[in-house]
Amino acid sequence: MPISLESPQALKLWHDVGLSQVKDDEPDLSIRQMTILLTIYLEPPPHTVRGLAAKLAVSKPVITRALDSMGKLGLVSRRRDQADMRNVLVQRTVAGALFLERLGDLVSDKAELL
Amino acid sequence: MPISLESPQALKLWHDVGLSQVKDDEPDLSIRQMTILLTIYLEPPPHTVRGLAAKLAVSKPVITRALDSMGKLGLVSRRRDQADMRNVLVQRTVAGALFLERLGDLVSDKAELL
DNA sequence: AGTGAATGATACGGAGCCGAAACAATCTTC
DNA sequence: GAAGATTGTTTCGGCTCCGTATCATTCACT
Repeated sequence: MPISLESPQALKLWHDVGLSQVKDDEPDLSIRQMTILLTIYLEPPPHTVRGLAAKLAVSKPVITRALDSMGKLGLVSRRRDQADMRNVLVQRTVAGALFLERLGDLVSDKAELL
Repeated sequence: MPISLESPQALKLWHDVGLSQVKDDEPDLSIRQMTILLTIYLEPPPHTVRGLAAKLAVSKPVITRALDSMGKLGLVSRRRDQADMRNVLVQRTVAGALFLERLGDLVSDKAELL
């Protein structure tokens, strides 16, 4: 179902959500980190470092470091693939799911207030 | 007019827009920078450093530095207030308006594809 | 004119992220 | 089993941003 969101409304939505993010003193994820996190939670597994790097068109170290920092925040975890020990499988966590749930609600609420 | 945007759709929208941003190799603005820029273009002038700092609940140096970096990108410019030479008036630019116009269109397009 | 308030910019040390290259571990192929 | 390919990590130097404190300029008020 397509959503009708005119360009000026989209900008106001972006502003309102950004303002909420900035005012919270939670640690802001970078756009790259956020996009990686959303990819992990929205697209079907398995997710590997290489696969994420290809999907976002960034280098592998970018993924590794993003997983490091988001792992420290508990938003994501890693596991070695038992079938091929070279691969790392990125796993979802409860904290990550809650984090994104709150983000979704925030955006949804701000959209309602437009 | 309120927009009905359910939470899961909001997350997909965030993902799709983020993905476009990451894949462009234009310089990504931070969330703070983006929010400052949107505030300047969406809310009525005049905009001062102090006013922006208060509105976003951040320190003044954050604003000064964001204006420095966005000024280098041509997205914003500064002018001394002739009525009170202590104040700096933040001004919009053509490049900044085009930048946000493209952002609005991007979000609007992605919303349509939901 | 002189003192204190207000505004914005700067200095400083520290955190985080980046790109490119080199690295370690594992698999594949012969 | 040895050589090469694949995967993810680490290292290196560099750049940006941050928070706090300090500074320079301008204004307001007596």
